[in-house]
Amino acid sequence: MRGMLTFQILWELGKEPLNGQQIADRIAERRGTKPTPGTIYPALKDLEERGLIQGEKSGRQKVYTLTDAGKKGLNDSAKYFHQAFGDIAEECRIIVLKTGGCD
Amino acid sequence: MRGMLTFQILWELGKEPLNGQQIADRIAERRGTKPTPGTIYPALKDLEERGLIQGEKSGRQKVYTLTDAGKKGLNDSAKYFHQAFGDIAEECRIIVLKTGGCD
DNA sequence: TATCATGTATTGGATATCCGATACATTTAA
DNA sequence: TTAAATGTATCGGATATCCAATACATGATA
Repeated sequence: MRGMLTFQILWELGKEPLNGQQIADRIAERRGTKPTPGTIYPALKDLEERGLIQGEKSGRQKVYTLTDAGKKGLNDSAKYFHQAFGDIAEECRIIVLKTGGCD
Repeated sequence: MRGMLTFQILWELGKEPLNGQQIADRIAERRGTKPTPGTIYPALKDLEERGLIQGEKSGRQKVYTLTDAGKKGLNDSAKYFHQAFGDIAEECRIIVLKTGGCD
């Protein structure tokens, strides 16, 4: 689904400033697989060009933060996520609690 | 993100048997935009070939249901969804309740 | 019966996501 | 000082997702 990678990047940056690999690590913690540089950096570049995030070079690192536009975008995305998946998430939580089947 | 369309199709079919357009309508209710036939039918075909769903022709309709393998797949996917997005969903819910910003 | 509506199915093209490989830069450790 | 580690960045190719257009089939309505 389009927009999920973007949403996840914004989400993690909504928590704290991070560099590219830290973002990838965070996503890996959730998904079980780590996005490769070929995935992360073009996406970060795109978000930067769209003005949603900004990167500050610091030695070999580039630490990214949300811009104000990025915060707004994240907020809107959060609402969309809730609308689209809120009930699914709740039911998945229950499924996990029950460690049971799905019927 | 890969797998979301598949997951959403399985999710809706986990509720009840549906035809292609009904599935698309359900997804539209969540996302605000309805997947086109070019999106839905190849995906359904793929799921059928993978043995996760089966379609029963009935006049001009083809009603799809989950196979046992499909139910297992959905169950696994639900657990994955919870792992990857459970806390995000909870926080998005709170954001919507507060109708506030994200900081 | 003809027309319209609804549903399935495919195709071509676009695009977001993704990987692996490669290159470069900076920092850290030996 | 050299080697290793870490981080950024790009590229080419693959693939899931997606759209619009087209075609066909069936059912409902006029």
